[in-house]
Amino acid sequence: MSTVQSIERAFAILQVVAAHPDGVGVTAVSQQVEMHKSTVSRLLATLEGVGAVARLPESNLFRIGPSLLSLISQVPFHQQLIALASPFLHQLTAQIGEDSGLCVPDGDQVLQIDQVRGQQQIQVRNWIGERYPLHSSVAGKLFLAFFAEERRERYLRERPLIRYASQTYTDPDQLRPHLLAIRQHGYSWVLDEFADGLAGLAVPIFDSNNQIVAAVTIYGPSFRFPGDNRAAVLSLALDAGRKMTDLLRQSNR
Amino acid sequence: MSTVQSIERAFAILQVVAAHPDGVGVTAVSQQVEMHKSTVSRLLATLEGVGAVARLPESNLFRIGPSLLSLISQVPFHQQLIALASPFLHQLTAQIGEDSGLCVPDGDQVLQIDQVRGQQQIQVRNWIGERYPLHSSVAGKLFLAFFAEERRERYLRERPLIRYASQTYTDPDQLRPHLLAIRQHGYSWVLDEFADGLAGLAVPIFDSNNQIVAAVTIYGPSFRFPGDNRAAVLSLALDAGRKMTDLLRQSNR
DNA sequence: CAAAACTGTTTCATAATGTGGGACAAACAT
DNA sequence: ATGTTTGTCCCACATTATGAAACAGTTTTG
Repeated sequence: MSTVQSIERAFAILQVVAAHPDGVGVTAVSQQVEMHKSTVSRLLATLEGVGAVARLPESNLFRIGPSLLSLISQVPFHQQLIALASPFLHQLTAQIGEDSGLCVPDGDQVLQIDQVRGQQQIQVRNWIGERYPLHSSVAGKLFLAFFAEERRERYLRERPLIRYASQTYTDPDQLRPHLLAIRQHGYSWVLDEFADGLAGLAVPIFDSNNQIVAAVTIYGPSFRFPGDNRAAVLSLALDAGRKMTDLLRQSNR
Repeated sequence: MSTVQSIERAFAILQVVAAHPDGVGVTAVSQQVEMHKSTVSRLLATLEGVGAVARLPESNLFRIGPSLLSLISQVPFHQQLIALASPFLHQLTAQIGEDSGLCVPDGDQVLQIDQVRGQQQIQVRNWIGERYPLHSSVAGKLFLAFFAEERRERYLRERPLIRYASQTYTDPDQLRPHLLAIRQHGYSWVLDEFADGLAGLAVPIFDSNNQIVAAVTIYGPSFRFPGDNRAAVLSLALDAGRKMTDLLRQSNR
Protein backbone atom coordinates (compact mmCIF):
# COMPACT_ATOMS: atom_id res chain seq x y z
CA MET A 1 0.00 0.00 0.00
CA SER A 2 1.72 3.09 -1.20
CA THR A 3 1.04 6.52 0.20
CA VAL A 4 1.58 10.04 -1.01
CA GLN A 5 4.51 11.66 0.80
CA SER A 6 3.71 15.27 0.11
CA ILE A 7 0.32 14.88 1.75
CA GLU A 8 1.83 13.27 4.81
CA ARG A 9 4.32 16.10 4.93
CA ALA A 10 1.59 18.68 4.53
CA PHE A 11 -0.25 17.28 7.52
CA ALA A 12 2.91 17.14 9.60
CA ILE A 13 3.30 20.83 8.81
CA LEU A 14 -0.32 21.51 9.69
CA GLN A 15 0.23 19.88 13.07
CA VAL A 16 3.09 22.22 13.77
CA VAL A 17 1.18 25.27 12.57
CA ALA A 18 -1.79 24.34 14.72
CA ALA A 19 0.46 24.00 17.73
CA HIS A 20 1.54 27.63 17.37
CA PRO A 21 -1.57 29.77 17.71
CA ASP A 22 0.44 32.98 17.41
CA GLY A 23 1.94 31.99 14.09
CA VAL A 24 5.06 30.18 12.91
CA GLY A 25 7.56 30.95 10.22
CA VAL A 26 8.90 28.75 7.48
CA THR A 27 12.25 28.18 9.11
CA ALA A 28 10.81 27.22 12.48
CA VAL A 29 8.47 24.75 10.83
CA SER A 30 11.26 23.29 8.72
CA GLN A 31 13.28 22.59 11.84
CA GLN A 32 10.41 20.92 13.67
CA VAL A 33 9.40 18.66 10.81
CA GLU A 34 12.99 18.16 9.65
CA MET A 35 12.46 19.20 6.08
CA HIS A 36 14.29 21.72 3.95
CA LYS A 37 13.23 25.35 3.99
CA SER A 38 12.41 25.41 0.34
CA THR A 39 10.19 22.37 0.61
CA VAL A 40 8.35 23.79 3.58
CA SER A 41 7.99 27.12 1.81
CA ARG A 42 6.41 25.42 -1.20
CA LEU A 43 4.14 23.22 0.84
CA LEU A 44 3.00 26.15 2.98
CA ALA A 45 2.34 28.23 -0.12
CA THR A 46 0.17 25.42 -1.43
CA LEU A 47 -1.64 25.06 1.87
CA GLU A 48 -2.21 28.78 1.84
CA GLY A 49 -3.64 28.50 -1.65
CA VAL A 50 -6.25 26.01 -0.51
CA GLY A 51 -6.95 28.03 2.63
CA ALA A 52 -5.66 25.46 5.08
CA VAL A 53 -3.28 28.02 6.51
CA ALA A 54 -3.27 31.79 6.35
CA ARG A 55 -0.64 34.44 6.82
CA LEU A 56 -0.87 36.82 9.69
CA PRO A 57 -1.35 40.32 8.32
CA GLU A 58 1.81 42.39 8.04
CA SER A 59 4.03 39.39 8.70
CA ASN A 60 4.88 36.12 7.09
CA LEU A 61 3.91 33.90 9.94
CA PHE A 62 1.38 31.19 9.27
CA ARG A 63 -1.59 30.09 11.29
CA ILE A 64 -4.42 27.65 10.63
CA GLY A 65 -6.69 28.96 7.90
CA PRO A 66 -10.42 29.12 7.28
CA SER A 67 -10.81 26.16 4.95
CA LEU A 68 -10.23 23.60 7.68
CA LEU A 69 -12.93 25.24 9.75
CA SER A 70 -15.38 25.36 6.90
CA LEU A 71 -14.59 21.73 6.17
CA ILE A 72 -15.58 20.60 9.61
CA SER A 73 -18.48 23.03 9.85
CA GLN A 74 -20.15 20.95 7.16
CA VAL A 75 -19.86 17.91 9.36
CA PRO A 76 -22.85 17.23 11.62
CA PHE A 77 -22.30 17.35 15.36
CA HIS A 78 -22.78 13.61 15.83
CA GLN A 79 -20.02 12.92 13.40
CA GLN A 80 -17.73 15.43 15.04
CA LEU A 81 -18.35 13.67 18.33
CA ILE A 82 -17.57 10.32 16.78
CA ALA A 83 -14.36 11.65 15.29
CA LEU A 84 -13.43 13.30 18.55
CA ALA A 85 -14.12 10.17 20.54
CA SER A 86 -12.66 7.63 18.16
CA PRO A 87 -9.09 7.59 19.46
CA PHE A 88 -10.28 7.44 23.07
CA LEU A 89 -12.65 4.56 22.39
CA HIS A 90 -9.94 2.58 20.67
CA GLN A 91 -7.59 3.23 23.53
CA LEU A 92 -10.17 2.19 26.10
CA THR A 93 -10.96 -1.01 24.26
CA ALA A 94 -7.25 -1.74 23.91
CA GLN A 95 -6.65 -1.14 27.63
CA ILE A 96 -9.73 -2.85 29.01
CA GLY A 97 -10.38 -5.47 26.37
CA GLU A 98 -14.13 -4.93 26.26
CA ASP A 99 -16.30 -3.15 23.70
CA SER A 100 -16.52 0.60 24.17
CA GLY A 101 -19.21 2.84 22.73
CA LEU A 102 -20.51 6.34 22.29
CA CYS A 103 -24.13 7.33 22.95
CA VAL A 104 -26.09 10.55 22.69
CA PRO A 105 -29.48 11.50 24.08
CA ASP A 106 -32.14 11.50 21.39
CA GLY A 107 -35.41 12.78 22.72
CA ASP A 108 -36.65 10.26 25.25
CA GLN A 109 -34.21 7.64 24.04
CA VAL A 110 -30.53 6.88 23.79
CA LEU A 111 -28.90 6.61 20.39
CA GLN A 112 -25.74 4.57 20.00
CA ILE A 113 -23.56 6.39 17.48
CA ASP A 114 -20.32 4.45 17.72
CA GLN A 115 -18.88 1.24 19.04
CA VAL A 116 -15.39 -0.20 19.05
CA ARG A 117 -15.17 -3.97 19.17
CA GLY A 118 -12.80 -5.82 21.41
CA GLN A 119 -11.15 -9.15 20.69
CA GLN A 120 -13.15 -11.27 23.11
CA GLN A 121 -14.77 -14.49 21.91
CA ILE A 122 -17.87 -13.62 23.91
CA GLN A 123 -18.86 -10.04 23.33
CA VAL A 124 -21.88 -7.79 23.18
CA ARG A 125 -23.58 -7.31 19.85
CA ASN A 126 -23.30 -4.31 17.57
CA TRP A 127 -25.65 -1.55 18.66
CA ILE A 128 -24.60 1.21 16.29
CA GLY A 129 -27.63 3.11 15.07
CA GLU A 130 -29.95 1.57 17.64
CA ARG A 131 -32.09 3.39 20.17
CA TYR A 132 -33.06 2.22 23.60
CA PRO A 133 -34.92 3.65 26.58
CA LEU A 134 -33.36 5.95 29.11
CA HIS A 135 -34.18 4.09 32.29
CA SER A 136 -32.73 0.69 31.48
CA SER A 137 -29.43 1.49 29.78
CA VAL A 138 -26.14 2.70 31.24
CA ALA A 139 -25.94 5.77 29.07
CA GLY A 140 -29.63 6.47 29.46
CA LYS A 141 -29.46 6.49 33.24
CA LEU A 142 -26.45 8.78 33.03
CA PHE A 143 -28.38 11.19 30.83
CA LEU A 144 -31.38 11.11 33.14
CA ALA A 145 -29.12 11.77 36.09
CA PHE A 146 -27.52 14.80 34.49
CA PHE A 147 -30.61 16.26 32.81
CA ALA A 148 -32.27 19.25 34.42
CA GLU A 149 -34.75 18.18 37.08
CA GLU A 150 -37.74 19.17 34.99
CA ARG A 151 -36.73 17.00 32.07
CA ARG A 152 -35.88 14.08 34.32
CA GLU A 153 -39.17 14.29 36.19
CA ARG A 154 -41.18 14.62 33.00
CA TYR A 155 -39.63 11.38 31.78
CA LEU A 156 -40.29 9.58 35.06
CA ARG A 157 -43.86 10.87 35.05
CA GLU A 158 -44.82 10.26 31.44
CA ARG A 159 -42.87 7.17 30.48
CA PRO A 160 -43.68 3.78 31.92
CA LEU A 161 -40.50 2.10 33.18
CA ILE A 162 -40.74 -1.05 31.12
CA ARG A 163 -38.92 -4.13 32.38
CA TYR A 164 -36.19 -5.43 30.09
CA ALA A 165 -34.34 -7.74 32.44
CA SER A 166 -34.41 -9.05 35.97
CA GLN A 167 -32.91 -5.95 37.60
CA THR A 168 -34.51 -3.19 35.51
CA TYR A 169 -35.70 -0.27 37.61
CA THR A 170 -39.45 -0.20 37.15
CA ASP A 171 -40.36 2.02 40.08
CA PRO A 172 -39.62 5.76 39.77
CA ASP A 173 -39.24 6.02 43.53
CA GLN A 174 -36.44 3.48 43.45
CA LEU A 175 -34.83 4.93 40.38
CA ARG A 176 -34.67 8.52 41.72
CA PRO A 177 -32.15 7.91 44.51
CA HIS A 178 -30.13 5.74 42.14
CA LEU A 179 -29.94 8.62 39.65
CA LEU A 180 -28.90 10.95 42.44
CA ALA A 181 -26.04 8.61 43.29
CA ILE A 182 -25.01 8.45 39.65
CA ARG A 183 -24.92 12.23 39.49
CA GLN A 184 -22.86 12.41 42.65
CA HIS A 185 -20.39 9.76 41.56
CA GLY A 186 -20.13 11.13 38.05
CA TYR A 187 -20.61 7.80 36.30
CA SER A 188 -23.28 5.19 35.73
CA TRP A 189 -23.26 1.40 35.77
CA VAL A 190 -25.72 -1.40 35.03
CA LEU A 191 -26.01 -5.05 35.79
CA ASP A 192 -28.79 -7.22 34.43
CA GLU A 193 -30.96 -4.20 33.73
CA PHE A 194 -31.00 -3.95 29.95
CA ALA A 195 -30.40 -7.64 29.37
CA ASP A 196 -29.58 -10.43 31.77
CA GLY A 197 -25.88 -11.17 31.89
CA LEU A 198 -24.96 -7.77 30.51
CA ALA A 199 -22.86 -5.34 32.54
CA GLY A 200 -21.93 -1.83 31.59
CA LEU A 201 -20.33 1.41 32.65
CA ALA A 202 -20.90 4.94 31.31
CA VAL A 203 -19.12 8.24 31.88
CA PRO A 204 -20.34 11.66 30.74
CA ILE A 205 -19.07 14.13 28.15
CA PHE A 206 -20.14 17.72 28.81
CA ASP A 207 -20.13 20.76 26.56
CA SER A 208 -19.03 24.27 27.43
CA ASN A 209 -22.36 24.95 29.15
CA ASN A 210 -21.99 21.90 31.36
CA GLN A 211 -24.78 20.18 29.51
CA ILE A 212 -24.30 16.46 29.03
CA VAL A 213 -23.97 15.79 25.31
CA ALA A 214 -22.79 12.22 25.12
CA ALA A 215 -21.70 9.19 27.12
CA VAL A 216 -18.74 6.91 26.75
CA THR A 217 -19.74 3.37 27.54
CA ILE A 218 -18.01 0.09 28.20
CA TYR A 219 -19.92 -3.16 28.03
CA GLY A 220 -19.20 -6.77 28.69
CA PRO A 221 -20.75 -10.00 29.91
CA SER A 222 -21.27 -9.74 33.64
CA PHE A 223 -19.25 -12.91 34.38
CA ARG A 224 -16.15 -11.07 33.18
CA PHE A 225 -16.87 -7.39 33.56
CA PRO A 226 -15.81 -5.27 35.32
CA GLY A 227 -13.67 -7.94 36.92
CA ASP A 228 -11.02 -7.54 39.56
CA ASN A 229 -9.62 -4.26 38.30
CA ARG A 230 -12.87 -2.43 38.66
CA ALA A 231 -11.22 0.67 40.07
CA ALA A 232 -8.67 0.80 37.26
CA VAL A 233 -11.36 0.38 34.59
CA LEU A 234 -13.39 3.13 36.16
CA SER A 235 -10.53 5.56 36.38
CA LEU A 236 -9.51 4.92 32.76
CA ALA A 237 -13.05 5.61 31.61
CA LEU A 238 -13.48 8.72 33.75
CA ASP A 239 -10.18 10.02 32.54
CA ALA A 240 -11.15 9.52 28.91
CA GLY A 241 -14.46 11.28 29.52
CA ARG A 242 -12.75 14.25 31.11
CA LYS A 243 -10.27 14.53 28.28
CA MET A 244 -13.03 14.48 25.69
CA THR A 245 -14.96 17.11 27.60
CA ASP A 246 -11.87 19.30 27.60
CA LEU A 247 -11.36 18.79 23.87
CA LEU A 248 -14.98 19.58 23.13
CA ARG A 249 -14.84 22.73 25.22
CA GLN A 250 -11.71 23.86 23.50
CA SER A 251 -13.25 23.46 20.09
CA ASN A 252 -16.55 25.06 21.11
CA ARG A 253 -15.08 28.02 22.98
CA MET B 1 5.15 30.42 -7.50
CA SER B 2 4.80 26.72 -7.87
CA THR B 3 2.37 24.65 -5.90
CA VAL B 4 2.09 21.02 -4.99
CA GLN B 5 -0.63 19.33 -7.01
CA SER B 6 -1.22 16.32 -4.83
CA ILE B 7 -2.01 18.57 -1.89
CA GLU B 8 -4.46 20.61 -3.90
CA ARG B 9 -6.03 17.37 -5.04
CA ALA B 10 -6.16 16.07 -1.50
CA PHE B 11 -8.07 19.13 -0.37
CA ALA B 12 -10.45 18.92 -3.31
CA ILE B 13 -11.15 15.37 -2.17
CA LEU B 14 -11.61 16.50 1.42
CA GLN B 15 -14.19 19.03 0.26
CA VAL B 16 -16.17 16.27 -1.40
CA VAL B 17 -15.87 13.96 1.57
CA ALA B 18 -17.01 16.72 3.92
CA ALA B 19 -20.02 17.38 1.71
CA HIS B 20 -21.19 13.79 2.21
CA PRO B 21 -21.79 13.29 5.92
CA ASP B 22 -23.01 9.76 5.39
CA GLY B 23 -19.85 8.70 3.61
CA VAL B 24 -18.64 8.53 0.02
CA GLY B 25 -16.88 5.86 -1.94
CA VAL B 26 -13.77 6.08 -4.06
CA THR B 27 -15.63 5.99 -7.36
CA ALA B 28 -18.11 8.71 -6.42
CA VAL B 29 -15.29 10.97 -5.30
CA SER B 30 -13.30 10.30 -8.43
CA GLN B 31 -16.24 11.38 -10.56
CA GLN B 32 -16.81 14.59 -8.63
CA VAL B 33 -13.19 15.71 -8.62
CA GLU B 34 -12.56 14.30 -12.11
CA MET B 35 -9.59 12.17 -11.21
CA HIS B 36 -8.90 8.52 -11.85
CA LYS B 37 -10.07 5.90 -9.43
CA SER B 38 -6.61 4.68 -8.64
CA THR B 39 -5.37 8.18 -7.85
CA VAL B 40 -8.30 8.88 -5.58
CA SER B 41 -7.85 5.54 -3.90
CA ARG B 42 -4.21 6.30 -3.17
CA LEU B 43 -4.90 9.83 -1.97
CA LEU B 44 -7.73 8.68 0.25
CA ALA B 45 -5.56 5.93 1.69
CA THR B 46 -2.97 8.55 2.55
CA LEU B 47 -5.54 10.86 4.06
CA GLU B 48 -6.79 7.94 6.07
CA GLY B 49 -3.27 7.31 7.27
CA VAL B 50 -2.97 10.83 8.64
CA GLY B 51 -6.47 10.66 10.11
CA ALA B 52 -7.99 13.33 7.89
CA VAL B 53 -10.61 10.88 6.75
CA ALA B 54 -11.86 7.66 8.28
CA ARG B 55 -13.69 4.66 6.95
CA LEU B 56 -17.16 3.89 8.14
CA PRO B 57 -17.09 0.60 10.02
CA GLU B 58 -18.02 -2.46 7.96
CA SER B 59 -17.93 -0.50 4.72
CA ASN B 60 -15.46 1.29 2.56
CA LEU B 61 -17.11 4.65 2.58
CA PHE B 62 -15.08 7.60 3.77
CA ARG B 63 -16.02 10.44 6.05
CA ILE B 64 -14.06 13.27 7.64
CA GLY B 65 -11.66 11.93 10.26
CA PRO B 66 -10.52 12.92 13.72
CA SER B 67 -7.25 14.63 12.87
CA LEU B 68 -8.89 17.65 11.30
CA LEU B 69 -10.95 18.13 14.43
CA SER B 70 -8.00 17.77 16.73
CA LEU B 71 -6.11 20.23 14.54
CA ILE B 72 -8.67 22.94 14.97
CA SER B 73 -9.33 22.08 18.58
CA GLN B 74 -5.84 23.35 19.30
CA VAL B 75 -6.77 26.68 17.81
CA PRO B 76 -8.09 29.27 20.28
CA PHE B 77 -11.61 30.53 19.83
CA HIS B 78 -10.57 34.02 18.77
CA GLN B 79 -8.56 32.60 15.96
CA GLN B 80 -11.37 30.34 14.87
CA LEU B 81 -13.61 33.37 14.76
CA ILE B 82 -11.08 35.27 12.69
CA ALA B 83 -10.74 32.38 10.30
CA LEU B 84 -14.49 31.98 10.10
CA ALA B 85 -15.02 35.68 9.49
CA SER B 86 -12.14 36.31 7.16
CA PRO B 87 -13.87 35.57 3.85
CA PHE B 88 -16.92 37.61 4.88
CA LEU B 89 -14.85 40.61 5.91
CA HIS B 90 -12.98 40.58 2.64
CA GLN B 91 -16.22 40.35 0.73
CA LEU B 92 -17.76 43.21 2.68
CA THR B 93 -14.76 45.43 2.14
CA ALA B 94 -14.76 44.55 -1.55
CA GLN B 95 -18.45 45.33 -1.86
CA ILE B 96 -18.60 48.45 0.28
CA GLY B 97 -15.11 49.81 -0.17
CA GLU B 98 -14.58 50.68 3.47
CA ASP B 99 -12.57 48.91 6.17
CA SER B 100 -14.37 46.06 7.88
CA GLY B 101 -13.45 44.58 11.23
CA LEU B 102 -14.15 41.93 13.83
CA CYS B 103 -14.54 42.70 17.55
CA VAL B 104 -15.19 40.60 20.63
CA PRO B 105 -16.27 41.63 24.11
CA ASP B 106 -13.38 41.51 26.55
CA GLY B 107 -14.56 42.19 30.06
CA ASP B 108 -15.74 45.77 30.18
CA GLN B 109 -14.04 46.59 26.92
CA VAL B 110 -14.10 45.77 23.24
CA LEU B 111 -11.16 44.02 21.64
CA GLN B 112 -10.57 44.40 17.92
CA ILE B 113 -9.30 41.06 16.66
CA ASP B 114 -9.29 41.60 12.92
CA GLN B 115 -9.55 44.31 10.31
CA VAL B 116 -9.58 44.22 6.53
CA ARG B 117 -8.30 47.36 4.83
CA GLY B 118 -10.06 48.98 1.90
CA GLN B 119 -8.41 50.85 -0.93
CA GLN B 120 -9.52 54.36 0.07
CA GLN B 121 -6.94 57.15 0.29
CA ILE B 122 -8.60 58.38 3.48
CA GLN B 123 -9.25 55.49 5.82
CA VAL B 124 -9.46 54.63 9.46
CA ARG B 125 -6.34 53.50 11.21
CA ASN B 126 -5.41 49.97 12.16
CA TRP B 127 -7.07 48.94 15.42
CA ILE B 128 -6.12 45.29 15.56
CA GLY B 129 -5.21 44.32 19.10
CA GLU B 130 -6.60 47.50 20.61
CA ARG B 131 -9.24 47.77 23.28
CA TYR B 132 -11.79 50.52 23.71
CA PRO B 133 -14.75 51.21 25.97
CA LEU B 134 -18.18 49.76 25.46
CA HIS B 135 -20.26 52.90 25.45
CA SER B 136 -18.48 54.90 22.76
CA SER B 137 -17.74 52.33 20.05
CA VAL B 138 -20.06 50.71 17.52
CA ALA B 139 -19.26 47.19 18.55
CA GLY B 140 -19.27 48.11 22.23
CA LYS B 141 -22.78 49.56 22.07
CA LEU B 142 -23.91 46.45 20.24
CA PHE B 143 -22.50 44.23 22.98
CA LEU B 144 -24.10 46.35 25.69
CA ALA B 145 -27.41 46.17 23.87
CA PHE B 146 -27.34 42.39 23.62
CA PHE B 147 -25.85 41.61 27.02
CA ALA B 148 -28.18 40.39 29.74
CA GLU B 149 -29.81 43.26 31.59
CA GLU B 150 -27.79 42.67 34.72
CA ARG B 151 -24.46 42.93 32.95
CA ARG B 152 -25.57 46.01 31.00
CA GLU B 153 -26.83 47.79 34.10
CA ARG B 154 -23.71 46.96 36.06
CA TYR B 155 -21.63 48.62 33.37
CA LEU B 156 -23.85 51.68 33.25
CA ARG B 157 -23.76 51.89 37.02
CA GLU B 158 -20.09 51.28 37.69
CA ARG B 159 -18.39 52.76 34.67
CA PRO B 160 -18.28 56.51 34.04
CA LEU B 161 -19.30 57.25 30.47
CA ILE B 162 -16.21 59.15 29.43
CA ARG B 163 -16.51 61.58 26.54
CA TYR B 164 -14.35 60.72 23.53
CA ALA B 165 -15.90 62.95 20.89
CA SER B 166 -18.65 65.50 20.41
CA GLN B 167 -21.53 63.02 20.27
CA THR B 168 -20.41 60.45 22.85
CA TYR B 169 -23.25 59.27 25.10
CA THR B 170 -22.25 60.40 28.58
CA ASP B 171 -25.63 60.06 30.28
CA PRO B 172 -26.85 56.53 31.08
CA ASP B 173 -30.44 57.72 30.83
CA GLN B 174 -29.88 58.79 27.25
CA LEU B 175 -27.86 55.72 26.36
CA ARG B 176 -30.45 53.24 27.65
CA PRO B 177 -33.18 53.94 25.08
CA HIS B 178 -30.52 54.05 22.38
CA LEU B 179 -29.36 50.57 23.37
CA LEU B 180 -32.94 49.37 23.32
CA ALA B 181 -33.29 50.65 19.77
CA ILE B 182 -30.07 48.90 18.78
CA ARG B 183 -31.35 45.65 20.20
CA GLN B 184 -34.64 46.03 18.37
CA HIS B 185 -33.06 46.90 15.05
CA GLY B 186 -30.42 44.22 15.36
CA TYR B 187 -27.49 46.46 14.49
CA SER B 188 -25.55 49.39 15.90
CA TRP B 189 -24.26 52.58 14.33
CA VAL B 190 -22.09 55.41 15.49
CA LEU B 191 -21.32 58.97 14.34
CA ASP B 192 -18.83 61.29 16.02
CA GLU B 193 -18.97 59.24 19.21
CA PHE B 194 -15.62 57.50 19.34
CA ALA B 195 -13.80 60.15 17.32
CA ASP B 196 -15.07 63.17 15.44
CA GLY B 197 -15.49 62.49 11.77
CA LEU B 198 -15.66 58.74 12.28
CA ALA B 199 -18.75 56.78 11.31
CA GLY B 200 -19.37 53.09 11.88
CA LEU B 201 -21.80 50.22 11.70
CA ALA B 202 -21.81 46.93 13.61
CA VAL B 203 -23.84 43.75 13.30
CA PRO B 204 -23.88 40.86 15.76
CA ILE B 205 -22.65 37.29 15.60
CA PHE B 206 -24.40 34.93 18.00
CA ASP B 207 -23.48 31.46 19.21
CA SER B 208 -25.76 28.47 19.62
CA ASN B 209 -27.05 29.81 22.93
CA ASN B 210 -28.00 33.13 21.37
CA GLN B 211 -25.23 34.84 23.25
CA ILE B 212 -23.48 37.59 21.32
CA VAL B 213 -19.88 36.52 20.77
CA ALA B 214 -18.57 39.01 18.24
CA ALA B 215 -19.43 41.96 16.05
CA VAL B 216 -18.72 42.63 12.42
CA THR B 217 -17.97 46.30 11.92
CA ILE B 218 -17.62 48.70 9.02
CA TYR B 219 -15.93 52.04 9.51
CA GLY B 220 -15.31 55.07 7.40
CA PRO B 221 -14.98 58.84 7.54
CA SER B 222 -18.39 60.35 8.12
CA PHE B 223 -18.22 62.54 4.99
CA ARG B 224 -18.29 59.40 2.90
CA PHE B 225 -19.91 56.72 5.02
CA PRO B 226 -22.47 55.29 4.88
CA GLY B 227 -23.26 57.41 1.85
CA ASP B 228 -26.28 57.17 -0.42
CA ASN B 229 -26.59 53.40 -0.41
CA ARG B 230 -27.08 53.19 3.31
CA ALA B 231 -29.78 50.55 3.02
CA ALA B 232 -27.67 48.39 0.75
CA VAL B 233 -24.65 48.63 3.04
CA LEU B 234 -26.77 47.69 6.01
CA SER B 235 -28.34 44.71 4.34
CA LEU B 236 -24.97 43.43 3.16
CA ALA B 237 -23.61 43.65 6.68
CA LEU B 238 -26.65 42.08 8.32
CA ASP B 239 -26.57 39.29 5.79
CA ALA B 240 -22.90 38.58 6.52
CA GLY B 241 -23.60 38.57 10.25
CA ARG B 242 -26.43 36.11 9.85
CA LYS B 243 -24.35 33.80 7.70
CA MET B 244 -21.52 33.80 10.21
CA THR B 245 -23.93 33.08 13.02
CA ASP B 246 -25.24 30.12 11.06
CA LEU B 247 -21.73 28.84 10.40
CA LEU B 248 -20.77 29.19 14.03
CA ARG B 249 -23.86 27.35 15.15
CA GLN B 250 -23.20 24.54 12.73
CA SER B 251 -19.69 24.06 13.99
CA ASN B 252 -20.67 24.32 17.66
CA ARG B 253 -23.69 22.04 17.55
C1' DC C 1 25.87 52.92 9.41
C1' DA C 2 27.85 49.05 7.48
C1' DA C 3 28.39 44.13 8.29
C1' DA C 4 26.47 40.10 9.63
C1' DA C 5 22.82 36.95 10.41
C1' DC C 6 18.67 36.18 9.69
C1' DT C 7 14.29 35.78 7.07
C1' DG C 8 11.41 33.54 2.91
C1' DT C 9 11.27 32.90 -2.10
C1' DT C 10 13.10 31.43 -6.53
C1' DT C 11 15.76 28.89 -9.80
C1' DC C 12 17.18 24.68 -11.83
C1' DA C 13 19.14 20.01 -12.67
C1' DT C 14 18.05 15.58 -10.99
C1' DA C 15 15.45 11.60 -10.10
C1' DA C 16 12.33 10.41 -7.12
C1' DT C 17 7.71 10.64 -6.87
C1' DG C 18 3.08 10.50 -8.11
C1' DT C 19 0.32 9.24 -11.97
C1' DG C 20 -3.25 6.59 -14.60
C1' DG C 21 -4.07 2.63 -17.66
C1' DG C 22 -5.25 -1.68 -16.94
C1' DA C 23 -5.48 -6.12 -14.48
C1' DC C 24 -7.24 -8.11 -10.40
C1' DA C 25 -10.21 -9.67 -6.63
C1' DA C 26 -14.24 -9.03 -3.95
C1' DA C 27 -18.76 -7.62 -3.17
C1' DC C 28 -23.25 -6.92 -4.89
C1' DA C 29 -27.17 -7.19 -8.05
C1' DT C 30 -29.48 -9.53 -11.58
C1' DA D 1 -25.05 -18.81 -12.20
C1' DT D 2 -23.60 -14.35 -14.83
C1' DG D 3 -22.97 -9.68 -15.03
C1' DT D 4 -21.83 -5.31 -12.96
C1' DT D 5 -20.20 -2.84 -9.63
C1' DT D 6 -16.90 -1.96 -6.08
C1' DG D 7 -11.76 -0.76 -4.33
C1' DT D 8 -6.86 -2.12 -4.60
C1' DC D 9 -2.70 -3.32 -6.81
C1' DC D 10 0.93 -3.40 -10.28
C1' DC D 11 4.07 -1.20 -13.24
C1' DA D 12 6.07 1.63 -17.16
C1' DC D 13 6.29 6.38 -17.87
C1' DA D 14 7.20 11.24 -17.28
C1' DT D 15 5.29 14.45 -14.76
C1' DT D 16 6.14 16.31 -10.43
C1' DA D 17 8.22 17.24 -6.23
C1' DT D 18 12.61 17.74 -4.36
C1' DG D 19 16.80 20.09 -2.14
C1' DA D 20 21.16 22.64 -2.88
C1' DA D 21 22.40 26.96 -3.69
C1' DA D 22 21.73 31.60 -5.09
C1' DC D 23 18.83 35.54 -4.28
C1' DA D 24 16.45 39.39 -2.20
C1' DG D 25 14.49 41.58 2.00
C1' DT D 26 14.64 42.42 7.13
C1' DT D 27 16.21 42.65 11.41
C1' DT D 28 20.31 42.34 14.62
C1' DT D 29 24.65 43.17 15.71
C1' DG D 30 28.94 45.32 16.08
